[in-house]
Amino acid sequence: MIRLSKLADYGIVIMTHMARGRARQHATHDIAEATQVPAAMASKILKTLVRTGLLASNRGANGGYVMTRDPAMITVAEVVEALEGPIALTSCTEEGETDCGIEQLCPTRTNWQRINDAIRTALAEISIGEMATAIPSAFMVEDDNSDHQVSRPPMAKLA
Amino acid sequence: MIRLSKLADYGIVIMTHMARGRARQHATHDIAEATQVPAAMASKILKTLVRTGLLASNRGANGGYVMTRDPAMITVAEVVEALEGPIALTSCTEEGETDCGIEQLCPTRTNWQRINDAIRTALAEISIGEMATAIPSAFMVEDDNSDHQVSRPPMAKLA
DNA sequence: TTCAAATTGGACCGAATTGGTTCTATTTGT
DNA sequence: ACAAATAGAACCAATTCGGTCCAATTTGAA
Repeated sequence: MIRLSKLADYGIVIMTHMARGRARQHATHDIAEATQVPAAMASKILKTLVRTGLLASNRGANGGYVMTRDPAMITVAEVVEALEGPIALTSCTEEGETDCGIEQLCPTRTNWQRINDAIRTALAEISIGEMATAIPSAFMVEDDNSDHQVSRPPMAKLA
Repeated sequence: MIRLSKLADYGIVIMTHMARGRARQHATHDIAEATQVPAAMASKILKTLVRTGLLASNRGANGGYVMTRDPAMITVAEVVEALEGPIALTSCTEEGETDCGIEQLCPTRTNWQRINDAIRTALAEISIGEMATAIPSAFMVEDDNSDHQVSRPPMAKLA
């Protein structure tokens, strides 16, 4: 059912939390507590987020993690890709998989590209900054079209 | 890495093939052969596509499967949902999961909705009909912005 | 200088999901 | 009556995933 791995899921939650927090620097422990993400898990995620450059770390006592960029400049797509690798919906678009055997009927290939692009774009259009803006009170900050938080679409289960 | 299950992957390939084929009715065997999808697998997929109403079946000798709708009227999203259930990126949006524990910091919830919507929309904007139109010769049919098949974006592996 | 608080990196494991097969029943044309 | 199809379900191996744990390193402070 096309779902994000928990890793990416948590990742976004964590980044969102860090973006919202007034404190610049956050220690793993605090983040875990605040987000309810299991500490070990949070740690793992934070580490890889550092590796991919979305976070910076200060080691040693009083250490912690800091965002390297303005949350508004970090897209959800980036976080997802940082944690689960490139967003590619189908195996046929994966690197090195040139020999899918069905080359002839594979105009589809290019269309798959379209699908991938579409999704990536969708994910790239939402920033962590936006995610961090509190919604219940409904203050959309730097957002233009304001229908999304109202519509809770049926989400069509099957047909 | 956010990927479609092989089920949905194959599903789209199969639907695309059926849309392209001049023959109205297709038998499992032929479909499997043409698409390179393992026969048993194809069979399984076809069955569920019938159950969800995207295909109709004729049983018995000379039987086979038929699309119930104009391919242009069937979206990729439908096929995906038919095969892997509702498109919901994160567990927190799944039905009945109201007790995510972190209700307070969960303005995020509504933002997840946005993400889900974005993706679903992306997938809903591409029809099987479009998928079926041959691309290599680059005849974009009912499409407006024509940069997607040209741009093979870096697909940013990690950072 | 020594200790404690942090991050780092990796190995590791159980469980769930996935991709795929197989078998039996049923339907239908010839 | 037989063969060609679909229907439906159970079943299995293997990968992936969510999660934990541990040893190493860095750094501030007593």
